[in-house]
Amino acid sequence: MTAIIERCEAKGLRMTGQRRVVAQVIGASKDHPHVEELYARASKIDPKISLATVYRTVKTFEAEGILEKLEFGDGRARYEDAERAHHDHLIDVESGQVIEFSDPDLEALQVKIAARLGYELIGHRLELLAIPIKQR
Amino acid sequence: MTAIIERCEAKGLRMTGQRRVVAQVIGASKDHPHVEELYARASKIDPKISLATVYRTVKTFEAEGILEKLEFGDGRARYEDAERAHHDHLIDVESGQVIEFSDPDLEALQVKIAARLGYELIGHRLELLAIPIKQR
DNA sequence: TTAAATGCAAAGGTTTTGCTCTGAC
DNA sequence: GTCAGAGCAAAACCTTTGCATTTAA
Repeated sequence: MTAIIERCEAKGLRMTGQRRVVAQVIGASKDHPHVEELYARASKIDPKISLATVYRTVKTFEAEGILEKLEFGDGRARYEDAERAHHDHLIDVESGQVIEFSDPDLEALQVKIAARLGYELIGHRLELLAIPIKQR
Repeated sequence: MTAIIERCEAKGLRMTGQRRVVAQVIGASKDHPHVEELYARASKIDPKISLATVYRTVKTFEAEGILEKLEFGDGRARYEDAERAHHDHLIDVESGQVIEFSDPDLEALQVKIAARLGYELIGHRLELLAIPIKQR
């Protein structure tokens, strides 16, 4: 598990103060903040950072494969560390809580399905929508 | 497989001319048109229909469970018949082509995973991103 | 030094909304 | 006849962009 900043340097990205802040904020996030939220968190570290820079930074990082873009259906993009992104999401539709999981059988099955259709799998997006099982 | 219009009536929705047109257009679509495209197709049938009405209609239909909202990551919502939506999508990232598939094992596995996390599955969204296997 | 990145504000694209008028029931 | 729905244009969102200024390498 390499830090985001290290991967940026390895890719030869110019490491500005703002990019370090965005990298740090995403690295420290255990949830799935959208861009405005990243901006809010980044602003606490660097009050001068602009929203446009946050947008440009996540886009650059995504293009380099350092971050992954998620869409949960609310019209706002969310980003997460691509190294941490090797999992899927279960969305609790009652509370909005997002639970991460990963399942090797599921991964394997997806590869198999793609192959059956004549394709090589290079990625996937999966969200399970669910409600908590009530205990009694 | 019931027609969209019939399901609207069964839900007690007021069936205006515009809603019939939108229902007809979606029912006849075998691809995954976004709203602007639905509007274009609907306009051929009813040149007076407005974009706002198309937006309001798909939103209403979605709220009734008649349509399902899809997001393929381009920032535009797409809608498809919920009865036909019992499948997933494989996106050919080279051509942008979207292939529909469904796999009972996959469905079963998802139910199992949700249960393991303490949830009851009520829906899912899955997109496989893939490239064609080159033949020689 | 110098090309690349930032900040700001303005523009872009998609989706929603206020208000008046129309039409389905 | 009524009230939900339609049309229009304006507004609201999220995101991108042009340009002058700053900064990493």
